[in-house]
Amino acid sequence: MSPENTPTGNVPRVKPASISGSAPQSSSGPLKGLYLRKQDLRRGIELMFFAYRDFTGEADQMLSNLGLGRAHHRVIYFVGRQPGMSVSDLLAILKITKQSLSRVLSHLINTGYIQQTQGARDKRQRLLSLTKKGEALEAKLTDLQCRRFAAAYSARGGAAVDGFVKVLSSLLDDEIRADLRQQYPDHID
Amino acid sequence: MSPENTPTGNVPRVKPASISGSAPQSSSGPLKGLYLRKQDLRRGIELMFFAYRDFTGEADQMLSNLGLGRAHHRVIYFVGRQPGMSVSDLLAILKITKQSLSRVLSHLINTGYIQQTQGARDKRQRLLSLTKKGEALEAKLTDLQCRRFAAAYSARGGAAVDGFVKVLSSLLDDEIRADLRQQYPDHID
DNA sequence: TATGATTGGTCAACATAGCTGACATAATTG
DNA sequence: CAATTATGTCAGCTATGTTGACCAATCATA
Repeated sequence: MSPENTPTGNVPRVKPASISGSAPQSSSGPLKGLYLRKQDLRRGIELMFFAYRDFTGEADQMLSNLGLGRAHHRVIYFVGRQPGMSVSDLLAILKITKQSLSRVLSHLINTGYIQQTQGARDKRQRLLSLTKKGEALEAKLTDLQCRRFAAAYSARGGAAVDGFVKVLSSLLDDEIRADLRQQYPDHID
Repeated sequence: MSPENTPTGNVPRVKPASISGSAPQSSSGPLKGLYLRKQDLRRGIELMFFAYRDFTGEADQMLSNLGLGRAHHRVIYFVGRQPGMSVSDLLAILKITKQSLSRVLSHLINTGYIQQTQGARDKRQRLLSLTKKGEALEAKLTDLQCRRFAAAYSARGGAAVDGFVKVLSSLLDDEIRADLRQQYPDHID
Protein backbone atom coordinates (compact mmCIF):
# COMPACT_ATOMS: atom_id res chain seq x y z
CA MET A 1 0.00 0.00 0.00
CA SER A 2 2.96 2.33 -0.07
CA PRO A 3 1.91 5.05 -2.48
CA GLU A 4 4.54 5.49 -5.09
CA ASN A 5 2.47 8.46 -6.05
CA THR A 6 3.77 11.64 -4.69
CA PRO A 7 0.98 14.16 -5.02
CA THR A 8 2.65 15.79 -7.96
CA GLY A 9 4.02 12.55 -9.28
CA ASN A 10 6.60 12.55 -11.99
CA VAL A 11 6.10 16.05 -13.22
CA PRO A 12 3.37 17.05 -15.69
CA ARG A 13 4.26 14.68 -18.50
CA VAL A 14 1.23 14.99 -20.72
CA LYS A 15 0.95 18.69 -20.84
CA PRO A 16 3.79 20.92 -19.82
CA ALA A 17 1.42 23.45 -18.37
CA SER A 18 0.36 23.93 -14.80
CA ILE A 19 3.00 22.31 -12.67
CA SER A 20 2.34 20.61 -9.36
CA GLY A 21 0.13 21.95 -6.69
CA SER A 22 -2.83 20.11 -5.21
CA ALA A 23 -5.26 22.97 -5.01
CA PRO A 24 -8.77 21.62 -5.39
CA GLN A 25 -10.01 22.13 -8.91
CA SER A 26 -13.65 22.33 -8.02
CA SER A 27 -16.14 23.44 -10.62
CA SER A 28 -14.79 26.22 -12.75
CA GLY A 29 -11.69 26.83 -10.71
CA PRO A 30 -9.42 29.56 -11.95
CA LEU A 31 -6.50 27.20 -12.52
CA LYS A 32 -7.30 25.79 -15.90
CA GLY A 33 -5.40 22.66 -16.83
CA LEU A 34 -4.78 21.49 -13.32
CA TYR A 35 -6.90 18.45 -14.09
CA LEU A 36 -4.35 17.39 -16.68
CA ARG A 37 -1.76 16.22 -14.21
CA LYS A 38 -0.64 12.68 -14.79
CA GLN A 39 -2.32 11.52 -11.62
CA ASP A 40 -5.64 12.98 -12.70
CA LEU A 41 -5.43 11.20 -16.02
CA ARG A 42 -4.59 7.93 -14.31
CA ARG A 43 -7.52 8.38 -12.02
CA GLY A 44 -9.68 8.66 -15.12
CA ILE A 45 -8.26 5.42 -16.48
CA GLU A 46 -8.93 3.61 -13.25
CA LEU A 47 -12.39 5.04 -12.83
CA MET A 48 -13.29 3.77 -16.27
CA PHE A 49 -12.05 0.31 -15.43
CA PHE A 50 -13.76 0.00 -12.07
CA ALA A 51 -16.94 1.79 -13.02
CA TYR A 52 -17.44 -0.30 -16.11
CA ARG A 53 -16.96 -3.46 -14.14
CA ASP A 54 -19.37 -2.44 -11.42
CA PHE A 55 -21.85 -1.06 -13.90
CA THR A 56 -22.08 -4.40 -15.70
CA GLY A 57 -21.75 -6.55 -12.61
CA GLU A 58 -25.35 -6.73 -11.48
CA ALA A 59 -26.68 -7.43 -14.95
CA ASP A 60 -23.99 -10.07 -15.51
CA GLN A 61 -25.20 -11.80 -12.38
CA MET A 62 -28.81 -11.83 -13.46
CA LEU A 63 -27.84 -13.04 -16.91
CA SER A 64 -25.73 -15.89 -15.66
CA ASN A 65 -28.72 -17.18 -13.72
CA LEU A 66 -30.43 -17.54 -17.08
CA GLY A 67 -27.46 -19.13 -18.79
CA LEU A 68 -26.75 -15.97 -20.73
CA GLY A 69 -23.72 -13.72 -20.91
CA ARG A 70 -22.84 -10.14 -21.56
CA ALA A 71 -22.82 -10.70 -25.30
CA HIS A 72 -26.46 -11.74 -25.14
CA HIS A 73 -27.21 -8.68 -23.11
CA ARG A 74 -25.78 -6.37 -25.75
CA VAL A 75 -27.88 -7.95 -28.44
CA ILE A 76 -31.03 -7.75 -26.36
CA TYR A 77 -30.31 -4.18 -25.40
CA PHE A 78 -29.70 -2.85 -28.88
CA VAL A 79 -32.50 -4.79 -30.51
CA GLY A 80 -34.75 -3.45 -27.79
CA ARG A 81 -33.62 0.06 -28.47
CA GLN A 82 -34.25 -0.21 -32.17
CA PRO A 83 -36.71 -2.97 -33.04
CA GLY A 84 -36.74 -3.95 -36.66
CA MET A 85 -33.04 -3.47 -37.11
CA SER A 86 -31.22 -5.76 -39.49
CA VAL A 87 -28.38 -8.09 -38.67
CA SER A 88 -25.89 -5.83 -40.38
CA ASP A 89 -27.13 -2.83 -38.39
CA LEU A 90 -26.41 -4.80 -35.28
CA LEU A 91 -23.01 -5.88 -36.53
CA ALA A 92 -22.13 -2.26 -37.20
CA ILE A 93 -22.99 -1.29 -33.63
CA LEU A 94 -21.35 -4.20 -31.90
CA LYS A 95 -18.31 -4.34 -34.17
CA ILE A 96 -17.86 -8.06 -33.87
CA THR A 97 -17.78 -10.67 -36.61
CA LYS A 98 -20.95 -12.15 -37.94
CA GLN A 99 -19.78 -15.55 -36.74
CA SER A 100 -19.53 -14.28 -33.20
CA LEU A 101 -22.89 -12.61 -33.42
CA SER A 102 -24.44 -15.64 -35.04
CA ARG A 103 -23.67 -17.86 -32.10
CA VAL A 104 -25.29 -15.51 -29.64
CA LEU A 105 -28.17 -14.43 -31.83
CA SER A 106 -29.18 -17.96 -32.80
CA HIS A 107 -29.25 -18.87 -29.17
CA LEU A 108 -31.51 -15.93 -28.36
CA ILE A 109 -33.82 -16.86 -31.21
CA ASN A 110 -33.92 -20.53 -30.25
CA THR A 111 -34.71 -19.68 -26.65
CA GLY A 112 -37.45 -17.28 -27.64
CA TYR A 113 -36.03 -13.93 -26.66
CA ILE A 114 -35.74 -12.58 -30.18
CA GLN A 115 -37.80 -13.05 -33.32
CA GLN A 116 -36.99 -12.22 -36.91
CA THR A 117 -39.12 -11.26 -39.85
CA GLN A 118 -38.20 -11.01 -43.47
CA GLY A 119 -37.52 -7.51 -44.72
CA ALA A 120 -40.27 -6.03 -46.89
CA ARG A 121 -38.14 -3.83 -49.09
CA ASP A 122 -35.18 -6.21 -49.15
CA LYS A 123 -36.21 -9.81 -48.66
CA ARG A 124 -32.69 -10.86 -47.77
CA GLN A 125 -32.78 -8.90 -44.57
CA ARG A 126 -33.87 -10.46 -41.33
CA LEU A 127 -35.34 -7.79 -39.17
CA LEU A 128 -34.87 -8.39 -35.49
CA SER A 129 -37.15 -7.61 -32.61
CA LEU A 130 -37.76 -8.74 -29.06
CA THR A 131 -40.48 -11.20 -28.19
CA LYS A 132 -42.61 -10.66 -25.11
CA LYS A 133 -40.13 -12.76 -23.20
CA GLY A 134 -37.27 -10.73 -24.64
CA GLU A 135 -38.93 -7.47 -23.77
CA ALA A 136 -39.45 -8.60 -20.21
CA LEU A 137 -35.80 -9.50 -19.82
CA GLU A 138 -34.64 -6.31 -21.49
CA ALA A 139 -36.78 -4.28 -19.12
CA LYS A 140 -35.39 -6.04 -16.09
CA LEU A 141 -31.78 -5.62 -17.18
CA THR A 142 -32.11 -2.05 -18.32
CA ASP A 143 -33.93 -1.14 -15.14
CA LEU A 144 -31.08 -2.54 -13.12
CA GLN A 145 -28.56 -0.39 -14.92
CA CYS A 146 -30.83 2.63 -15.09
CA ARG A 147 -31.30 2.47 -11.36
CA ARG A 148 -27.56 2.69 -10.88
CA PHE A 149 -27.35 5.63 -13.22
CA ALA A 150 -30.34 7.34 -11.67
CA ALA A 151 -28.74 7.05 -8.25
CA ALA A 152 -25.45 8.45 -9.48
CA TYR A 153 -27.08 11.21 -11.48
CA SER A 154 -29.33 12.39 -8.72
CA ALA A 155 -26.55 12.17 -6.15
CA ARG A 156 -24.42 14.48 -8.26
CA GLY A 157 -26.90 16.75 -10.01
CA GLY A 158 -27.44 18.08 -13.48
CA ALA A 159 -24.21 19.96 -13.84
CA ALA A 160 -22.18 16.87 -13.01
CA VAL A 161 -24.26 14.78 -15.41
CA ASP A 162 -23.59 17.32 -18.09
CA GLY A 163 -19.84 17.07 -17.52
CA PHE A 164 -20.03 13.31 -17.40
CA VAL A 165 -21.77 13.13 -20.76
CA LYS A 166 -19.45 15.65 -22.32
CA VAL A 167 -16.26 13.96 -21.22
CA LEU A 168 -17.46 10.47 -22.09
CA SER A 169 -18.52 11.58 -25.53
CA SER A 170 -15.13 13.18 -26.07
CA LEU A 171 -13.51 9.88 -25.22
CA LEU A 172 -15.29 8.23 -28.13
CA ASP A 173 -13.82 7.60 -31.52
CA ASP A 174 -15.14 10.22 -33.92
CA GLU A 175 -17.24 7.84 -35.94
CA ILE A 176 -19.06 6.50 -32.92
CA ARG A 177 -19.68 9.99 -31.62
CA ALA A 178 -21.41 10.87 -34.86
CA ASP A 179 -23.66 7.81 -34.60
CA LEU A 180 -24.63 8.63 -31.05
CA ARG A 181 -25.30 12.25 -31.86
CA GLN A 182 -27.81 10.97 -34.35
CA GLN A 183 -29.48 8.74 -31.79
CA TYR A 184 -29.75 11.46 -29.18
CA PRO A 185 -30.38 14.67 -31.06
CA ASP A 186 -30.95 16.68 -27.87
CA HIS A 187 -27.35 17.66 -27.76
CA ILE A 188 -24.76 15.14 -26.96
CA ASP A 189 -22.13 17.56 -28.04
CA MET B 1 -39.42 3.23 -12.64
CA SER B 2 -41.56 2.58 -15.62
CA PRO B 3 -40.21 -0.04 -17.97
CA GLU B 4 -41.15 1.89 -21.07
CA ASN B 5 -40.02 5.21 -22.34
CA THR B 6 -42.28 7.84 -20.97
CA PRO B 7 -41.35 10.91 -22.96
CA THR B 8 -41.62 9.55 -26.46
CA GLY B 9 -43.54 6.40 -25.76
CA ASN B 10 -42.63 3.44 -27.86
CA VAL B 11 -44.38 4.39 -31.02
CA PRO B 12 -41.53 5.88 -33.03
CA ARG B 13 -39.07 3.73 -31.14
CA VAL B 14 -36.32 3.62 -33.72
CA LYS B 15 -35.42 7.21 -33.17
CA PRO B 16 -36.23 8.81 -29.83
CA ALA B 17 -37.30 11.76 -31.92
CA SER B 18 -37.53 13.99 -28.87
CA ILE B 19 -41.19 14.87 -29.07
CA SER B 20 -41.69 16.52 -25.77
CA GLY B 21 -39.19 17.44 -23.11
CA SER B 22 -36.10 18.24 -25.09
CA ALA B 23 -35.24 21.37 -23.17
CA PRO B 24 -31.49 21.52 -22.91
CA GLN B 25 -30.38 20.78 -19.38
CA SER B 26 -27.13 22.68 -19.56
CA SER B 27 -25.09 23.20 -16.47
CA SER B 28 -27.24 23.85 -13.45
CA GLY B 29 -30.50 24.28 -15.27
CA PRO B 30 -33.46 25.12 -13.09
CA LEU B 31 -35.34 21.96 -13.98
CA LYS B 32 -33.80 19.51 -11.59
CA GLY B 33 -34.34 15.87 -12.45
CA LEU B 34 -34.73 16.38 -16.16
CA TYR B 35 -31.58 14.34 -16.64
CA LEU B 36 -33.34 11.38 -15.08
CA ARG B 37 -35.59 10.70 -18.03
CA LYS B 38 -35.33 7.15 -19.29
CA GLN B 39 -33.65 8.27 -22.48
CA ASP B 40 -30.97 10.12 -20.52
CA LEU B 41 -30.24 7.06 -18.48
CA ARG B 42 -30.04 4.91 -21.59
CA ARG B 43 -27.67 7.38 -23.12
CA GLY B 44 -25.47 6.91 -20.07
CA ILE B 45 -25.54 3.15 -20.52
CA GLU B 46 -24.57 3.43 -24.15
CA LEU B 47 -21.89 6.00 -23.53
CA MET B 48 -20.29 3.66 -21.03
CA PHE B 49 -20.31 0.81 -23.52
CA PHE B 50 -18.91 2.75 -26.44
CA ALA B 51 -16.49 4.86 -24.48
CA TYR B 52 -15.03 1.87 -22.70
CA ARG B 53 -14.55 0.08 -25.97
CA ASP B 54 -12.89 3.03 -27.65
CA PHE B 55 -10.84 3.85 -24.61
CA THR B 56 -9.30 0.37 -24.58
CA GLY B 57 -9.12 -0.03 -28.34
CA GLU B 58 -5.83 1.61 -29.09
CA ALA B 59 -4.02 -0.13 -26.27
CA ASP B 60 -5.54 -3.46 -27.26
CA GLN B 61 -4.10 -2.99 -30.71
CA MET B 62 -0.63 -2.24 -29.44
CA LEU B 63 -0.80 -5.18 -27.08
CA SER B 64 -1.86 -7.65 -29.71
CA ASN B 65 1.19 -6.74 -31.76
CA LEU B 66 3.23 -8.00 -28.82
CA GLY B 67 1.16 -11.14 -28.33
CA LEU B 68 -0.42 -9.73 -25.21
CA GLY B 69 -4.02 -9.07 -24.26
CA ARG B 70 -6.03 -6.79 -22.06
CA ALA B 71 -5.51 -9.00 -19.06
CA HIS B 72 -1.76 -8.51 -19.37
CA HIS B 73 -2.33 -4.80 -19.63
CA ARG B 74 -4.22 -4.68 -16.37
CA VAL B 75 -1.45 -6.47 -14.55
CA ILE B 76 1.22 -4.22 -16.01
CA TYR B 77 -0.80 -1.15 -15.25
CA PHE B 78 -1.51 -1.90 -11.61
CA VAL B 79 1.94 -3.25 -10.85
CA GLY B 80 3.32 -0.09 -12.41
CA ARG B 81 1.09 2.04 -10.27
CA GLN B 82 2.12 0.31 -7.09
CA PRO B 83 5.47 -1.45 -7.41
CA GLY B 84 6.18 -3.94 -4.69
CA MET B 85 2.60 -5.07 -4.40
CA SER B 86 1.92 -8.67 -3.52
CA VAL B 87 0.01 -11.19 -5.56
CA SER B 88 -2.95 -11.02 -3.23
CA ASP B 89 -3.02 -7.22 -3.47
CA LEU B 90 -3.29 -7.64 -7.20
CA LEU B 91 -5.97 -10.29 -6.91
CA ALA B 92 -8.01 -7.98 -4.71
CA ILE B 93 -7.87 -5.24 -7.31
CA LEU B 94 -8.55 -7.36 -10.35
CA LYS B 95 -11.11 -9.60 -8.69
CA ILE B 96 -10.25 -12.65 -10.74
CA THR B 97 -9.17 -16.07 -9.55
CA LYS B 98 -5.56 -16.76 -8.79
CA GLN B 99 -5.58 -19.37 -11.54
CA SER B 100 -6.56 -16.76 -14.09
CA LEU B 101 -3.99 -14.34 -12.80
CA SER B 102 -1.33 -17.00 -12.64
CA ARG B 103 -1.55 -17.71 -16.34
CA VAL B 104 -1.10 -14.08 -17.27
CA LEU B 105 1.41 -13.22 -14.59
CA SER B 106 3.69 -16.17 -15.30
CA HIS B 107 3.73 -15.18 -18.92
CA LEU B 108 4.73 -11.62 -18.05
CA ILE B 109 7.47 -12.90 -15.77
CA ASN B 110 8.76 -15.38 -18.34
CA THR B 111 8.86 -12.74 -21.02
CA GLY B 112 10.66 -10.29 -18.80
CA TYR B 113 8.06 -7.61 -18.21
CA ILE B 114 7.67 -8.27 -14.50
CA GLN B 115 10.03 -9.38 -11.78
CA GLN B 116 9.34 -10.66 -8.30
CA THR B 117 11.27 -10.51 -5.09
CA GLN B 118 10.66 -12.32 -1.85
CA GLY B 119 8.93 -10.27 0.81
CA ALA B 120 11.17 -9.10 3.63
CA ARG B 121 8.62 -9.04 6.40
CA ASP B 122 6.71 -12.05 5.12
CA LYS B 123 8.84 -14.41 3.10
CA ARG B 124 5.82 -16.10 1.54
CA GLN B 125 4.95 -12.98 -0.38
CA ARG B 126 6.22 -12.38 -3.87
CA LEU B 127 6.45 -8.68 -4.39
CA LEU B 128 5.87 -7.64 -7.95
CA SER B 129 7.47 -4.87 -9.92
CA LEU B 130 8.09 -3.92 -13.51
CA THR B 131 11.41 -4.55 -15.19
CA LYS B 132 12.92 -1.91 -17.45
CA LYS B 133 11.16 -3.60 -20.34
CA GLY B 134 7.92 -3.62 -18.41
CA GLU B 135 8.25 0.01 -17.47
CA ALA B 136 8.79 0.95 -21.08
CA LEU B 137 5.67 -0.88 -22.16
CA GLU B 138 3.63 0.50 -19.30
CA ALA B 139 4.69 4.01 -20.23
CA LYS B 140 3.72 3.54 -23.84
CA LEU B 141 0.32 2.10 -23.01
CA THR B 142 -0.51 4.56 -20.29
CA ASP B 143 0.58 7.44 -22.48
CA LEU B 144 -1.80 6.27 -25.16
CA GLN B 145 -4.72 6.26 -22.81
CA CYS B 146 -3.64 9.42 -21.02
CA ARG B 147 -3.50 11.22 -24.31
CA ARG B 148 -7.11 10.32 -24.97
CA PHE B 149 -8.11 11.53 -21.55
CA ALA B 150 -6.06 14.69 -21.83
CA ALA B 151 -7.75 15.51 -25.13
CA ALA B 152 -11.21 14.90 -23.68
CA TYR B 153 -10.47 16.75 -20.47
CA SER B 154 -9.04 19.81 -22.14
CA ALA B 155 -11.81 19.86 -24.74
CA ARG B 156 -14.39 20.00 -21.98
CA GLY B 157 -12.70 21.87 -19.17
CA GLY B 158 -12.36 21.51 -15.44
CA ALA B 159 -16.00 21.73 -14.52
CA ALA B 160 -16.87 18.92 -16.89
CA VAL B 161 -14.01 16.81 -15.59
CA ASP B 162 -15.26 17.37 -12.10
CA GLY B 163 -18.71 16.12 -13.06
CA PHE B 164 -17.25 13.20 -14.92
CA VAL B 165 -15.25 12.08 -11.90
CA LYS B 166 -18.15 12.58 -9.55
CA VAL B 167 -20.64 10.61 -11.59
CA LEU B 168 -18.21 7.79 -12.36
CA SER B 169 -17.30 7.45 -8.73
CA SER B 170 -20.98 7.30 -7.83
CA LEU B 171 -21.41 4.45 -10.27
CA LEU B 172 -18.90 2.39 -8.33
CA ASP B 173 -19.74 -0.25 -5.79
CA ASP B 174 -19.20 1.22 -2.33
CA GLU B 175 -16.23 -0.94 -1.49
CA ILE B 176 -14.34 0.04 -4.61
CA ARG B 177 -15.09 3.69 -4.05
CA ALA B 178 -13.48 3.49 -0.64
CA ASP B 179 -10.35 1.91 -2.12
CA LEU B 180 -10.05 4.58 -4.75
CA ARG B 181 -10.62 7.38 -2.29
CA GLN B 182 -7.59 6.08 -0.48
CA GLN B 183 -5.48 6.03 -3.62
CA TYR B 184 -6.41 9.57 -4.61
CA PRO B 185 -6.74 11.52 -1.41
CA ASP B 186 -7.22 14.84 -3.19
CA HIS B 187 -10.93 14.42 -3.14
CA ILE B 188 -12.55 11.82 -5.24
CA ASP B 189 -15.74 12.40 -3.38
C1' DT C 1 6.69 -26.98 19.44
C1' DA C 2 2.75 -28.49 17.25
C1' DT C 3 -1.27 -26.78 14.84
C1' DG C 4 -3.85 -24.08 11.90
C1' DA C 5 -4.13 -20.11 8.88
C1' DT C 6 -2.14 -17.55 5.20
C1' DT C 7 0.34 -16.87 0.74
C1' DG C 8 1.11 -18.69 -3.28
C1' DG C 9 1.41 -22.18 -6.84
C1' DT C 10 0.01 -26.24 -9.85
C1' DC C 11 -2.76 -29.50 -12.71
C1' DA C 12 -6.95 -30.44 -15.07
C1' DA C 13 -11.16 -29.38 -17.12
C1' DC C 14 -14.59 -26.34 -18.74
C1' DA C 15 -17.28 -22.00 -20.64
C1' DT C 16 -17.73 -17.69 -22.97
C1' DA C 17 -16.84 -14.82 -26.46
C1' DG C 18 -13.86 -13.09 -29.46
C1' DC C 19 -11.17 -14.34 -34.06
C1' DT C 20 -9.95 -16.30 -39.14
C1' DG C 21 -10.90 -18.80 -43.35
C1' DA C 22 -13.77 -21.04 -46.51
C1' DC C 23 -17.92 -21.75 -48.61
C1' DA C 24 -23.24 -21.54 -49.57
C1' DT C 25 -27.73 -19.33 -50.67
C1' DA C 26 -30.77 -16.01 -51.87
C1' DA C 27 -31.93 -11.50 -53.39
C1' DT C 28 -30.76 -7.16 -55.29
C1' DT C 29 -28.57 -4.24 -58.59
C1' DG C 30 -26.25 -2.85 -62.74
C1' DC D 1 -26.59 -12.42 -67.01
C1' DA D 2 -22.97 -11.00 -63.72
C1' DA D 3 -21.57 -8.81 -59.64
C1' DT D 4 -22.60 -7.45 -55.22
C1' DT D 5 -24.94 -7.72 -50.89
C1' DA D 6 -27.12 -9.84 -46.74
C1' DT D 7 -26.91 -13.60 -44.21
C1' DG D 8 -25.71 -18.17 -42.61
C1' DT D 9 -22.75 -22.22 -41.60
C1' DC D 10 -18.79 -25.38 -40.63
C1' DA D 11 -14.40 -25.87 -38.53
C1' DG D 12 -10.86 -24.52 -35.66
C1' DC D 13 -8.06 -21.29 -32.85
C1' DT D 14 -7.21 -17.95 -28.84
C1' DA D 15 -7.83 -15.23 -24.67
C1' DT D 16 -9.65 -14.98 -20.41
C1' DG D 17 -12.63 -16.12 -17.18
C1' DT D 18 -14.47 -20.20 -14.04
C1' DT D 19 -14.26 -24.72 -10.44
C1' DG D 20 -12.16 -28.15 -7.89
C1' DA D 21 -8.40 -30.54 -5.92
C1' DC D 22 -4.17 -30.57 -4.00
C1' DC D 23 0.70 -29.05 -2.49
C1' DA D 24 4.51 -26.32 -0.18
C1' DA D 25 6.40 -22.75 2.44
C1' DT D 26 5.78 -19.59 6.00
C1' DC D 27 3.65 -17.31 9.75
C1' DA D 28 1.10 -16.78 14.11
C1' DT D 29 -0.19 -18.63 18.19
C1' DA D 30 -2.08 -21.82 21.87
